[in-house]
Order: sequence, then structure tokens, then C-alpha cells
Amino acid sequence: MASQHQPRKPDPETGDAIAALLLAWYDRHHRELPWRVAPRELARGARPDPYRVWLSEVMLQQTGVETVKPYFSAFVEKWPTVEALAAADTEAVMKAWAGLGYYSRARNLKACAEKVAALGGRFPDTEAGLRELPGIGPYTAAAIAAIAFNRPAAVVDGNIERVVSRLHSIATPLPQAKAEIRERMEQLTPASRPGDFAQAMMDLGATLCTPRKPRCMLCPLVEKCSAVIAGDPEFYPVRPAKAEKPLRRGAAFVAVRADGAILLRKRPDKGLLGGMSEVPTTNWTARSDGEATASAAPFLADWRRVGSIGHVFTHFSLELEVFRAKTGGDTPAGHFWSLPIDISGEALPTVMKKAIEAAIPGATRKTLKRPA
DNA sequence: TACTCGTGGAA
DNA sequence: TTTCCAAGAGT
Repeated sequence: MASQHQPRKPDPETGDAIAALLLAWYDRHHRELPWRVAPRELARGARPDPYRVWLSEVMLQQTGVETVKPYFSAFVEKWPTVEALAAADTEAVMKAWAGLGYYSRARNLKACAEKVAALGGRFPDTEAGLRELPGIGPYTAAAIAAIAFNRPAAVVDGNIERVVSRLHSIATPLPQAKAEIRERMEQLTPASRPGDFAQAMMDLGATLCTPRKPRCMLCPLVEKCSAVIAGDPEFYPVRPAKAEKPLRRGAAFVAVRADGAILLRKRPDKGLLGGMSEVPTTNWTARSDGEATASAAPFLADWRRVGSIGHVFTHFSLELEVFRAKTGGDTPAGHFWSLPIDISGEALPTVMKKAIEAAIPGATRKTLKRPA
């Protein structure tokens, strides 16, 4: 039923008052962000560019604002429009995304750009229409609808889950509480300025209503906050305990050619680090398998252990023993050589840059621009 | 519903 | 140091 995703009439006793208080706070204290159109500009008639709103929202999925900023700048400079991104090489997009994590986002970004370009370069302007595009889920569809198209969509992200669960002292643990939080957000969302309201809720969660030590004395909603009245805002939201991360081990092989080139290969499109490049490695297993290292190298060589690196993924930790060898120019099937000037621009995830750095310090550091 | 899927900053 | 967790989506 589409109707259950439509906002309800705001409750005049609480919803309207809260929205008004929060928007007044936002007008004075909103963050200045590269992808954001400030309320003053909106009042003058400026409209957000849906392409920039979409790009920023995808980058911000589970990713901090400060981390996203340089990537956002690089993307809009390289690809100023959705048509430009649609026409880009997928490999170039993966390279530009390298280091940002959750690499399926980059593939979905490209696929989404192609679909939107096929629609004449215009994004759908409804939640339902946006929801059909790859990489756009419930949150992102609502955020784009509200921010770019002024639709009164109920936007719910991690910040808003925290703010709303405190505002209404919702003790139900996540993710069970999501339905109730959504209903509350639907009641709160105003018909006027829904995009600013969503961003105001997120700014509040990011700057005042923080996970630990919330600064309630500065909060515009402190008098409306049930958790504050109850005396323990930090108790909310209630989350289940997390599972412990298992440790996996493996070995990585950095083969260096006489001209300094490093041997790389491309990972499968799906799965962990999908579509990204890597130095050859063994399988990553729960046990340490020293036996497998020599046979798992791309070829026989004078492999020397140069150290080890550690890396933490979402659901496991990894320790890689790093080996290096000087080799000839043969190219094993499925591999390719990357020259020193190209290394920093390769689609290398952070864990692979760590491995290369352990073998050749400075190799992945950004150097001079490649001559045109 | 429950996993999978990165990374880095803050406390 | 460890732990948490950030503007979640796909399967």
C-alpha cells in the first residue's frame, strides 16, 4: 500500500510546534555543506540540483560528512551532470570511489545514472519513482523527494532514529522500533519546507542530539523531549548487542617489475570489494595457513616477507602477511601491471593500499599529475 | 528477517 | 586500546 508511506496530517498539538521550533533553529544553526542549498537561498527561489542531492545522499550512506566532502567535490568536477556520469567508464567511477567503501554503491551509482540519463536526464520526482532506481532505498528516496522536490516525505536515517526515539522515549529496541519511529516522523513532517525539516533533524542529531553526551541545554526541542523529562536521553535508542568479529588471515604478494610497476588483478564484480583491484592474495581463512603462501603466489619468485598489515571490515578483521619479490615482465593470466605514476589512481581499496605500502613505502601516495 | 558489505574519526 | 557507529541498500 502506497498510502502507508504518505505523511499524515501533522498533529497540531505537537508536530506543528516541533517543526516550527526546529526550522527556526535550522535557519540560524544549519551546517554549510557543499551539496546543500541554504534556507536563505531557498527563500530566494534557488532550487537544489537533484543530481547533486542524489550523489551526496548515496555517498553519505553509512559514511561521515567529512569523509564524503573530497569525494563529492571530485565527482562533480569530473562529472558535473548525471548524463556525464552515465557516459563515464565504469572503471573510472570505481577509481574515483576507491577508499570510500561499500563499493556496490559505486556500481549502483553508475547504473542509476544510466537509467536517469535514459529518462532524459531527469530524476523521478516522487518517492515511489525514485525507489525503483538502483542504490536508492527507503531512506534515499525519501531524502531526495523531500530535499530536491519539496515532497513531504518521512525521512528516517540513523540520526533521525536517535532524535525521534529520544523525543518520544521509545524503549523498543532497534530495528523493531523502526515502524513506530517512521509513524512519528510522518506525524512530525510539515507540509511546508519538508526538505529543510529532514535536514534539520539530521543536523540536530549530528551536532546536539549525539549518541553520547547529547548537548540538551542547547537543543531547541528540550522542552518537548520525553527522554529529557524522564531524565536519561542517552539511554535511547536501544540497540541489540553486536556480534564479535572473527579474525581471518591470509597473505598478499607485491610483485615489482624492473620499472617499478606492480602486478594487480581485478576482483569479481560481486561480493567483498566487488569490482575493485587488488594485489594477488591467498584466500582469507579463519586459520593461519603458512603452507599455502608459496603456492598461492601468482608465480614462483624470491618472495620475501616484508611485514604484515591489519584491517577491519564490517563483519570480520583481517591480518595479511605481505610478501615482496622483484620479478620479470611476464603477465600471469588475469593480471596487469600498474606503473608507479598510475598506482595512486587505481581502483584500490584501502586494505590493498596498506598491503602495497607495507612492501613499497610511498607507492600509493598521490604524486604529480600524469602529463596530458 | 538476518546477513553482507568499508572506512575512519571520536571518545 | 577498544568500541561505537555514520545521511543504508541488496539479497
